Amino acid sequence: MQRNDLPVYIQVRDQLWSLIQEKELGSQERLPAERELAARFDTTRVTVRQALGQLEAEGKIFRSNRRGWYVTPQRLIYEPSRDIGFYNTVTKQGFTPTTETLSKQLTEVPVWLSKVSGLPVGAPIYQILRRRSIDGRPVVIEHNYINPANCPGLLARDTDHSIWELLKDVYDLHPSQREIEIYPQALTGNEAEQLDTNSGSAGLFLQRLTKDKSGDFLEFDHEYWVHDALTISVQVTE
Amino acid sequence: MQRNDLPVYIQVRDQLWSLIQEKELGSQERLPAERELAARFDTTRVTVRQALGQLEAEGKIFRSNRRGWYVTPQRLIYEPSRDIGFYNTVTKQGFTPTTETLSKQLTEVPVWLSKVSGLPVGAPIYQILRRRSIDGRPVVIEHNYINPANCPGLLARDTDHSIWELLKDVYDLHPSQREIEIYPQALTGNEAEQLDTNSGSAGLFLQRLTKDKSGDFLEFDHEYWVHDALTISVQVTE
DNA sequence: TAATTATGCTGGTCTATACCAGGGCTGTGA
DNA sequence: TCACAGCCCTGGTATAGACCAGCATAATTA
Repeated sequence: MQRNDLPVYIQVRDQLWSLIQEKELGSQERLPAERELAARFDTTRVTVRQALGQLEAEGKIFRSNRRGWYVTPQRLIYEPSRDIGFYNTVTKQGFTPTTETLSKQLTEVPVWLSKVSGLPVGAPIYQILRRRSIDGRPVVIEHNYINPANCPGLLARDTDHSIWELLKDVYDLHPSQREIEIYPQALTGNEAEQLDTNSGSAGLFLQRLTKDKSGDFLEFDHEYWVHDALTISVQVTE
Repeated sequence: MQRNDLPVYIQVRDQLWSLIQEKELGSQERLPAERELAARFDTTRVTVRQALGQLEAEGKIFRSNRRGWYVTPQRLIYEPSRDIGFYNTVTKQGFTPTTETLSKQLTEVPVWLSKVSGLPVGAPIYQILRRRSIDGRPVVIEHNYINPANCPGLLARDTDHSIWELLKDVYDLHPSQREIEIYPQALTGNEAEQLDTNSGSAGLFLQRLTKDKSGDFLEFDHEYWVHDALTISVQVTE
């Protein structure tokens, strides 16, 4: 390649994107193999991978570990101000949610959690680790920390669905205040692996502290999202 | 290298990070050159760059185009619910903001803007393009669209500082409703160039529609942030 | 003295190749 | 029929080089 003044990988990126649109590859459809693309664009796999990396960073394609590259589906819209839970959010936007509980246990409040929750260090706490998917694609790893005092026996119940429905319907708990922090951060180690992507993939980190009307701690969670799955929408009126 | 079972670039990543912490490299300090690191870790520049890319994705280091790699400063906290403008936000958190106006012009409302603002297509609109920095590091490219009907002569004024102070103090305009959308997206083309980074760098896209008490359009903007400069903080009470 | 030019350094792009590791299919044998 | 072994294909990691482009500074020139 190398015709005009643009770098090859930028040209390949753009042609690749045209290719995807011409072929009308839809959500979650697979791209040709890297070696095939390298041949087609008469360049190296290294350069093709650089082009693929660009489209990945732009959120147009994503990879599934050692299986191939796929077209990214539409983003889910998340409104922190009307938090209705993963299941409802996904369903209302016409997608199909699934949840897998990777682990759940009764453990002790570590120092950092004590600071944000106000619970004493060493107090019992439920810890639930779940992977949630949209239309079969894993999009977020959730670490939930819940006060067992409010919901004894929670772990014995089915945590493959909405925990908030459980807390509301079974334990009569009602979230009232939330403090949410969001920032972009790479997925690494376990989270990357569990999301079927590789270390260093762009991600979005979200943490949420939930309290009830009287300001008592209800729940805390850490969420690691793939970067291309979410749009955050905030409405503010002064 | 290649001692234990971890990939070399992961090992290099971790050692590099240790190196940074041992040497106590502070905010915005420069790392050794890639070639030197390759020699030090007895590997290739390609692999070193992969390790650097990991730390970059994690928001620990950033690059300044063809100048080198630097340690990332602390994130700025942005609270959409108490939007006090770039200058005030940065100053209150102990950093030093700077703003450069890259271009400003009177133009016509394009179709997409008409849709979100309610202004008729082709109506006059001020368009201001600015680059804003924290402690000398460019962190965001802002595209502002402002209705000239509300603030005639705005472009003749100094736009290197807070526009909202101008609108408030000079034109007596008061924002009341905001609709904000935020999602991770790569920086490409102009934005990447103007932020002194390269195409495909992770970024955070933010768009904001501002209206007054009566729901009339005041301002619209697109912001392209470098991914490691911002934490979004939302407080919600039901 | 001030503007200009040369130079050496930096990261940015690219080739060509090799081998590894895991996913998934297929054929075989219990 | 079904579990499993083997194989092929995928992307993932890594080497060793080469040259390009832009930045900073030192040397040079007007």
